[in-house]
Amino acid sequence: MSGRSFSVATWNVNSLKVRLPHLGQWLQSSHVDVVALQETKVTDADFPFDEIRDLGYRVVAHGQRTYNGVALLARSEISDVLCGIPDFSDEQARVLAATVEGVRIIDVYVPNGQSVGSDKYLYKLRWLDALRTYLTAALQEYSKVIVLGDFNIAPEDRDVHDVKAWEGQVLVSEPERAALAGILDLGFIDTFRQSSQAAGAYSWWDYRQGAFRHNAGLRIDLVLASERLSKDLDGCLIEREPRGWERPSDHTPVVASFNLK
DNA sequence: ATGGCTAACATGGTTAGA
Repeated sequence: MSGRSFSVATWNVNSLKVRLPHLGQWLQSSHVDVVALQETKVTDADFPFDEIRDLGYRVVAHGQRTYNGVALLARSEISDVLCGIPDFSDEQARVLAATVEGVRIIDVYVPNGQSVGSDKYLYKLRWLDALRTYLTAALQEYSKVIVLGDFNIAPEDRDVHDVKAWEGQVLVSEPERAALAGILDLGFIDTFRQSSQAAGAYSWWDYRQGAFRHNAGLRIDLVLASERLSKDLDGCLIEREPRGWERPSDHTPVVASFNLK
């Protein structure tokens, strides 16, 4: 018996003001049900709510000036909105959760970490520990949970274009990967890896030195699904096209499709 | 080769991203 189709996307837009036309063009063809944005870099007061409603989406935002900022777009009703990580004091707007069609959606913009051993790296590891605690509670409250966003961690060597160059560096270092593994161990599936074992499938390419042309990238944008939901997974696709458009984000959208039973 | 791009803030050059 066939269920209800439900598609969810993540996209680090690296400034929503600059990328609003890209978002509009992409949504016209993709028609996804839910979009989680990161690095909107816009305050809630300046957020383009009307423009996004005109694209056919309801929207909630958790933003700040200049840096960070997350938003959730959905074709249907958005409820039980929660900003940030509970019991974790953070001035940076990086997490936004809401329920759509009975699915708990948690949009995350994991800190970059700058360089291994730096203060920002230690903040990243503390932050990931707090996220793990949050997701433990979320799984107790909800069975259908999707955690998606810019994780700023390449899970495995096959998610890295040049393993020698990146080995031990931020985004690839062992403590970061262990923190991600600790989150997956709670009962989440990396939806891309459930549907593809391919190497060389990336979601981010540096702006410099023709990295996209050479496919010199990393897979750091992930859609994780709780075990209950992963049973309904149709597939996960990295949509490369928007990365090749004029004035692109350095990240490209990643879409997971479900057939909800 | 600690450069290379891009965006914000500002209006030149710094900070940050990944």
